[in-house]
Amino acid sequence: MNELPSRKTLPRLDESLLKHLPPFSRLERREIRAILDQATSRRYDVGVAIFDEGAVAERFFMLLDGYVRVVRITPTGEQVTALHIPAGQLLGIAKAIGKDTYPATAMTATDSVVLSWPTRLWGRFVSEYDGFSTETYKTVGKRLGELNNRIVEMATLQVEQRVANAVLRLINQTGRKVEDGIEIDFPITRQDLSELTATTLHTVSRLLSGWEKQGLVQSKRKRITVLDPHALVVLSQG
Amino acid sequence: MNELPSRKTLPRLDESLLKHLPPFSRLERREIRAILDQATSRRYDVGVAIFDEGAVAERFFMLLDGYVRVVRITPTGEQVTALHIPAGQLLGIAKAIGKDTYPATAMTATDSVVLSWPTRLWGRFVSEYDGFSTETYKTVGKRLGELNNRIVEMATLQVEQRVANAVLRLINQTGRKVEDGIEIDFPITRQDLSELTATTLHTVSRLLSGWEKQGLVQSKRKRITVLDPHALVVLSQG
DNA sequence: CAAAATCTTTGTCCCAGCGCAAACTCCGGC
DNA sequence: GCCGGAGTTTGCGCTGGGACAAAGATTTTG
Repeated sequence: MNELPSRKTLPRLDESLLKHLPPFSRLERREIRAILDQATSRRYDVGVAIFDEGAVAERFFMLLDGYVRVVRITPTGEQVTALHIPAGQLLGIAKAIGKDTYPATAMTATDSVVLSWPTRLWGRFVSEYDGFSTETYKTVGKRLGELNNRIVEMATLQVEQRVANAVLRLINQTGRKVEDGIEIDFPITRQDLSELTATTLHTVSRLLSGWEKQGLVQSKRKRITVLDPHALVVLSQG
Repeated sequence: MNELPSRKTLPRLDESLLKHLPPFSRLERREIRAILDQATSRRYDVGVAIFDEGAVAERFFMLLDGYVRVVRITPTGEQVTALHIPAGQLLGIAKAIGKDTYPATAMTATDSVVLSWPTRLWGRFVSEYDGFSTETYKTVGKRLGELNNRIVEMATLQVEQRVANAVLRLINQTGRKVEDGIEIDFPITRQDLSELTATTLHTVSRLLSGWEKQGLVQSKRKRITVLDPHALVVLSQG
């Protein structure tokens, strides 16, 4: 993950922050300037909630750096992770789907930097900024597709395959090349993985141990490095 | 389900068909007339595909009567049902989420009647018709929410609870009061239910038999009647 | 640097529910 | 009214992986 100035207010926001991000990429410098001037920037430590399921959606967000887990909490207190959102995507866009409250909780999976705007600006963004709404709906579509895939996965695959898939997805989205393989770019516990794959941390632990013995992965506390992605792909296919 | 003229062309489409459906409800008679004049109406027998996953999205649809299952087929040929869509909703709206192909297959769960328009009209509908896009995105949001719920459900509930939930959802969406309870308003097999709940038809059969012995439901071939919804709710809570 | 908290590993037990197999029932068609 | 196919029921054996338990390892805190 990139190094970022922590805690203290960021220096005046630079246009280049947004220029290359799809929802804004068609805009002119002047427009981006206006958007930035209305934004609030904030840094969150790992493991805190950016917003909570059910809360009134007072703001919408752009994740500038870090990763966010979208989780839902069941009546019995279990957490289920629905999605991982990488930097560069909008989140908390309840308005885009006609809701006034957030449909899930967003927790930082790493220290993260986020811009946000009051929801009342949503309508203006949609109507005034070329490409904003199109790109937004592409994001929504992508997430729909991912949820759909996870349902199919959970319905048809065994735990080992699901975990393999989850790890592969994570290294695709967030992988970083390291000396001897590809490492998941943020700290992730067995528990986290189990919440992503609908199993228990014990089972995940056993699987990772097994894979490590076979030389497919290497893992320390909160870190997973994939040494042999291809073998994992094979595993994930059943 | 209503009786409908089969196969042959329907009589001239009446404005009242659309007037009360959310995406069109804010429109004036004249606008609805124009929309109808551009629509193709078609009746589908039960069990056929309206469109297939991956196909180029040449048209989008409004389900006027019947029920549609949104299914995905895995590499190994298993079917997983992601959603049930009741009459009155749009479907095949790939354009709304920035896609050019359909993200899943839509199969009729009953004989159904569907209007459709060429995708190239999508842009015009969105820009010209007041409320159309808002309502459409609400639909998308609703589906996102449902998928989300199903993930949570599959991640945390036992099979019996999932099946109970599925049955309850179906009677909520599509239930019809009959003499001694509420019946699911379309033919549904054990197999269908198992595809909705990620289990096997055998397990579903056993569960239904059990429930029937306890007097909670009554079922014949392709028909399920819930006699004691409350008891099912209790079951579904674990 | 000791103590506490967090994360991980591993062992043992056990059962929900799947796979397989076979029989039964209902329905539509000829 | 009989036949064939689709849908359903039920029995039985097996196993993936969850539950519970406990100990180790690593990091954080005071």
